[in-house]
Amino acid sequence: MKIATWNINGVRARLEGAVQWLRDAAPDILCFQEIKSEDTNFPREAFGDLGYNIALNGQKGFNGVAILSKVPFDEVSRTLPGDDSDSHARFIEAVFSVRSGALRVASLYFPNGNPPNSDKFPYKLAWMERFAAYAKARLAAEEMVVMGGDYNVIAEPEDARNPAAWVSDALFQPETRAAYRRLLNLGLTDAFRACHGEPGHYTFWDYQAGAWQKNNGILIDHILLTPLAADRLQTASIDKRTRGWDKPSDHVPVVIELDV
DNA sequence: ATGGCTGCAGGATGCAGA
Repeated sequence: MKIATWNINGVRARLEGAVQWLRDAAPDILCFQEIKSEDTNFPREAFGDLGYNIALNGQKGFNGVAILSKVPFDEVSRTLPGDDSDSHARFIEAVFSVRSGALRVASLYFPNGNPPNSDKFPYKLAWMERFAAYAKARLAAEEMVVMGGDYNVIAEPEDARNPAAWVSDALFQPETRAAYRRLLNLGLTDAFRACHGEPGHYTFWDYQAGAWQKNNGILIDHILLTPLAADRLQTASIDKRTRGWDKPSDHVPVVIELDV
């Protein structure tokens, strides 16, 4: 089974490219982030025509996550526990029936947190801690879980072409990196890093200053796996092609194959 | 570079992104 995550940066503005990529890559399940659409504005037909079921947690103007799946949804939840006052649409998860049992897939849009001296930064760290609590519960339940998303963390210096340029950025603060390490240390596996240890792999290139042309990228989109999922990991890859297309998202898809 | 693009809401420009 092929599972992908992609921060699409506005699903309506990227519809043509998104459909083209889905036709070509044909994932069984896709996690979208930053759809920047309310549920009523989401272009359901274009994806339904490709055979996808759609589960949405949309929001007006910004944020918004979705799961597209060729497999029917057994359950869908849109709430990350821990803060009833959080109005941002950053979380959706679904449960699927697969040959080997129940598979849970979450689509995650972690807060950016910039600038670090604003209240956006503690919100980012708090969201990461809420997510760690969620992950801990799923691990304790020994579930097979795929956590795909834009984690908005530069975990290591080799995850940036030019790490010095990010030292003042929320994505590369010591507190941010520590929170991400705590998450991994709960017992999650970064699927891409499990398959590719070397530096120079990125998932985001800024629109500004020719970042793509200079390969001035960062690796911030990840698929994390619980042990039951990691045991079934076959391949992981980053599909850089989309960044060179017309009107691209600034993020590219990350894709894994699971033998489930 | 002093954020140098981009999407969105709304109907000009500000917010958000990373």
